[in-house]
Amino acid sequence: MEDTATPVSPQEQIASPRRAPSQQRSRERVERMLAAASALIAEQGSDAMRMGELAERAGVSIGSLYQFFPDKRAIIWALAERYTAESQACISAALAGVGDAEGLGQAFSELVDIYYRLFLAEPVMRDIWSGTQADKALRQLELADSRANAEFLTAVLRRLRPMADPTALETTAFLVWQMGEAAMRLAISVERQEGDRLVAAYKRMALRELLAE
Amino acid sequence: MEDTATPVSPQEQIASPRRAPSQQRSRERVERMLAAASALIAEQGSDAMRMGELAERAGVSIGSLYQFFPDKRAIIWALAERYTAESQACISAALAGVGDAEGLGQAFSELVDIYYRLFLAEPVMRDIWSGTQADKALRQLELADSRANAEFLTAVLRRLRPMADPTALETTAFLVWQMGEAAMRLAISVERQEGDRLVAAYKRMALRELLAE
DNA sequence: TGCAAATGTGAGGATTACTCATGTTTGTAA
DNA sequence: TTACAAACATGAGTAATCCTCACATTTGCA
Repeated sequence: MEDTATPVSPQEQIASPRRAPSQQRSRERVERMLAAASALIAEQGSDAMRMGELAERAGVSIGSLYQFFPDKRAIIWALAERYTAESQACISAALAGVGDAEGLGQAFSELVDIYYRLFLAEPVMRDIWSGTQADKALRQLELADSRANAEFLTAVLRRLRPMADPTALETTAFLVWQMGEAAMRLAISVERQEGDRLVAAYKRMALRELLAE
Repeated sequence: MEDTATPVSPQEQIASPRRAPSQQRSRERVERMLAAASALIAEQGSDAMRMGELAERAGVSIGSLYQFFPDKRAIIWALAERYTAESQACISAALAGVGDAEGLGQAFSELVDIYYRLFLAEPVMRDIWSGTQADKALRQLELADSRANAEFLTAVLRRLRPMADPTALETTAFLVWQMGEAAMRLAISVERQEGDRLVAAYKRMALRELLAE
C-alpha cells in the first residue's frame, strides 16, 4: 500500500487526471518511467529532462508517458511524494520516543545531520526541492509535508511544556522546521565548509528556540 | 540617473551579452520595457509573461527586446537588481546607527516589519524572489544581496561583541538573514493570520540568536 | 472464443523563446 | 548641408519542446 490514504489531492490546477495503471504490465512500466526520470534528473536536473529522452530511457513511447501522468510536473511530483513518505516515517520514528529536553536535543540534532547528509548525497531530492518555489503543486506538497513533520515536533513540545499555548508551540515547530529546510538548501548551495558551519549554526539556533522557556 | 546603462554583468552562463542603450531614445524604450515587464509580472507572474505580450505592452517589437536583453530571464534579473539596490540602501541606513543591544532589537524588529509589508504589497518582488531557487543567475544575485545585507548585521554584532569569533558572527548574521527571507516567503504563502504569527516567531527567534551570549 | 476495456504508439499540433536579414534613425565629421 | 557609419528597429521565420489524438495492440473475463 504505497499510496497511503493521503488525500494529497490535485492541489491547484494540476492538469487533468490520468488513468491509474491497473494491469501488472502497466504497473511495471510506470515504475520504469519513474526510475528513468530519477536517473535523468540526477544526471541533468529536472529542467533539462526532455520527455522524449525520458520515454526512450524508460523504453516506452511518449504517448505511454501521458497515459499515466497528466504532464511533466506530475512525474516530478510523484517522485517527490515518495521522498516525503519515506522521510516522514523516519522523522516520526526519531521523535516518537523523546521524553525530555535532553532527548529532544539529541534526536533533533541527529535528524538535522541525517537530512543534511541526504541533501548532499541525493541529487534528485536536491533538484526537486529546489524547484519547489516555482511550482505551485510542489510547493503545496512541501508545505503539507512540512506541516506533518512539524506536527511530530509539536507533539514533543507539548509533552515538554504542557502549560504553553498550543498554537504558539505549533507555530514554533512549523517555523523551526521550515527554517531547517531553508538552511539545508542554503548550505548545499555554498562551499562545503561554510555549509557545515551554517548547518551547525542552524542547529544551535533551532535548539535554543525549541528548548527555551 | 538610474543606472540603466549597467552592463548587467553576466553572472553564470547568462546568454550572450547585448548592447547597452546609448541613445536617449533607446534608453527610454528600455525603461518602457522594464515598466511593462513589471506590470505584466504583477498581473500574471513572470512565468505567464509572454515575450510577445511584453513587446506589445511596451510598444516595441520583439526584436527590440532582444536588442538589450539576452533573454527573458535577463529582464527579470534587471528588475530584481533594482529591488536589491533599493533595499540595501534602506537596510544599511537602518542598521548604521545601532550601538547597543536594545538598539539592535529595535532596528531589527522594524526592518522585519518593513520587509514583511513590502512582500505583502509588492507582487513583483514576491514573484521574482519565489522563482529564485530555480534560476541560477537569480539565486546568485539573491545570495550576493543577502551576504551584503548580512554584512551590515555582522558589523553591528562585531561592535556589540568585540571578543567573539568573527567568522562565527558572520555565519550567524548570514543565517539569520537567510532565515528571514525564507520566513517571509513562507509567511506570504499561508493565511494572513498564520503568516503574522510566523513572522513574529521568526523575529523572536532571530533576536534571541543575535543578542545571545 | 469473442469482446470491451485497458494499454501502447508516434507523427503532428500548438506554443513560445529567440534569430536574422533588412530597413530606419541618429550623431558627427567634412 | 551632406555623407556615412554605427546604433537602433522590425517581425516573419526557426527551433525546440510539451502534449494530443486517431488508431493499433494486448489483456482480462463472460
